[in-house]
Amino acid sequence: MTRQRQLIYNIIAAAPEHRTAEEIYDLARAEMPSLARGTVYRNLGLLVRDGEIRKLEMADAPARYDRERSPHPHLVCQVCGRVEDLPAPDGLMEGFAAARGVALTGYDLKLYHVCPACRGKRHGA
Amino acid sequence: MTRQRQLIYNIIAAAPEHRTAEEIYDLARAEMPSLARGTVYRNLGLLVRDGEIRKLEMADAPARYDRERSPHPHLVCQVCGRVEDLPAPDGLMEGFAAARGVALTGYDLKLYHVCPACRGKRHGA
DNA sequence: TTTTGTGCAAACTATTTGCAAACCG
DNA sequence: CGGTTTGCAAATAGTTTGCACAAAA
Repeated sequence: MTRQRQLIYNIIAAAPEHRTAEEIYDLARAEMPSLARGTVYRNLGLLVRDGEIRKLEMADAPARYDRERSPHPHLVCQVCGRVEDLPAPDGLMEGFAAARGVALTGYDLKLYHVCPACRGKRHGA
Repeated sequence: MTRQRQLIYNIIAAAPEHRTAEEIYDLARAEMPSLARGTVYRNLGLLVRDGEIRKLEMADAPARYDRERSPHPHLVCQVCGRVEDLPAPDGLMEGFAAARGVALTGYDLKLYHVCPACRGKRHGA
């Protein structure tokens, strides 16, 4: 594990924020200005592959990265894109697996809302 | 509604497949060779905005489009990306909304598995 | 005709990759 | 040393957009 990978991992592990690659790149460069964007993407890919972090595919927006490794739903603001972790409901996969008779390998549940901050700004068109 | 929009809509409405923009483009061009790729994307966007079809954001793959307008989970093959509709479980959103005290506007639930066809080919590394 | 939509091509965003030099063990 | 990783820059994939012309209301 190189200095740059450790740095990238630390940024993700240090806070519950679900940051984009670009945000991580900016934060990392504050500490290591020579860091290349490609290196960030490469290491994020490796960390995901090794199961150290999770990648969250967002709708019409760059992916975000989650330090929480166990599967759980996410609460996503439709306006600003902010993501919050939710506790994992028991038996979600098991229920579907039993109903369909298929073996499930994982799930991705996003619940959409408008966060208080965004609701405050405006809500009509 | 123009001929091209009607054609694009028909392709989606005609089958339960969840096709990508490129697949729709190819199918549409079989019938209207002058159709431009940009027109496909523009019309898909409009159809989604008007609630006629639904856009499915896929992990590390192009988006797919669903003729089913009402919210429901999707069963996704991790290997080939094929998507199948699942019946909507009652009270999924309501349960979370009540537990968190937030108003939810929608959800996106993907359940991952390996489809029989892909399981047949190989499964180790 | 007045608006809206199309085809084409260029632009854009997020991400990936080839390569030579730097690093790690 | 010898394989791995980096930084850089160019390449990609998917999608969006500006513009002059064509179709629809």
